[in-house]
Amino acid sequence: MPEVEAVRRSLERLTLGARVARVTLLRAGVVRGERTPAALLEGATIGSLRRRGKHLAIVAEDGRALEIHLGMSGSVACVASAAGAPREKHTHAEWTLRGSDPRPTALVMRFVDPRRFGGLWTFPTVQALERERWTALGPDALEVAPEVFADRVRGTRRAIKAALLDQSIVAGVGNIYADESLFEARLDPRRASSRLTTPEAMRLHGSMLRILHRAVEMGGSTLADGTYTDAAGASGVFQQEHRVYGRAGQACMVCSDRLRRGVVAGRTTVWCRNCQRR
DNA sequence: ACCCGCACCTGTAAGC
DNA sequence: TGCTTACAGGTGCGGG
Repeated sequence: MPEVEAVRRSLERLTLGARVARVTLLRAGVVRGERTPAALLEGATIGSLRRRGKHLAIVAEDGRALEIHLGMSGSVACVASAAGAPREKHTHAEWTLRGSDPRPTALVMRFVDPRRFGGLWTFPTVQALERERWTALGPDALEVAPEVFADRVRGTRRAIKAALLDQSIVAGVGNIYADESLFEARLDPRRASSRLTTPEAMRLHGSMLRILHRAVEMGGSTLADGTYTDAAGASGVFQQEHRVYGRAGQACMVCSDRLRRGVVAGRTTVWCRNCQRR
């Protein structure tokens, strides 16, 4: 989610108030819902950029909405003009934007997604987007009140890591941030979520918030493959502060124990057996 | 009703 | 070099 927020902010800077002159759909399969140029915002003026959890939406001044989901490998890239940079491989859609006053130049925005786990969803109105797609999401991880978080997380008997990753419980926590939050809160990722005590649930909420806020501030995590950047091409730097993710076998930064790697909730999980007790 | 496990894709790196 | 395998930021569905 910090990566999605970085994309949201960069798009806000680059595209707010711009007019969509033309849409080119290169791979129709990435769009769910109407695939017409109009549904993909052709002719619209970009009015706001919204986010809920990991879901990003471009909302036009006339109310049309386009949701972009990045999945594992998706990205949004803006370049000064189509002539400026050739389309990179796996570019599935392209919007030619005509800027307004402060940024009058033409801009090209592209949706790129090699693995195609992400996609585009079109809606005639913001209400339709919220009703048909965002109601399935829990409250945003940055906004959920501590007591609400505690209640929702304790509503399942699955492992606490599974609860954190479940977007219908709380929206926005992915694999990196689940591991980092659980480490900071000193909780074993396999613990039954329903059995967290109130202080433990509060602690986890605090850790999740601190980790996510810090990661947002740092533009998210750009991993070793360098794939993720925001819409302006800037990398995140939060990976410098990962304390467990990607560090299996290395020493715990708190107690020096060897960090353990396993599979929890179907995902690679790294934790410290000494610091994160059952 | 709830939860697990796997399928969906492509790219990359490691192992042989 | 080149083939094979494992694994990667996330969902979404079938079936137990």
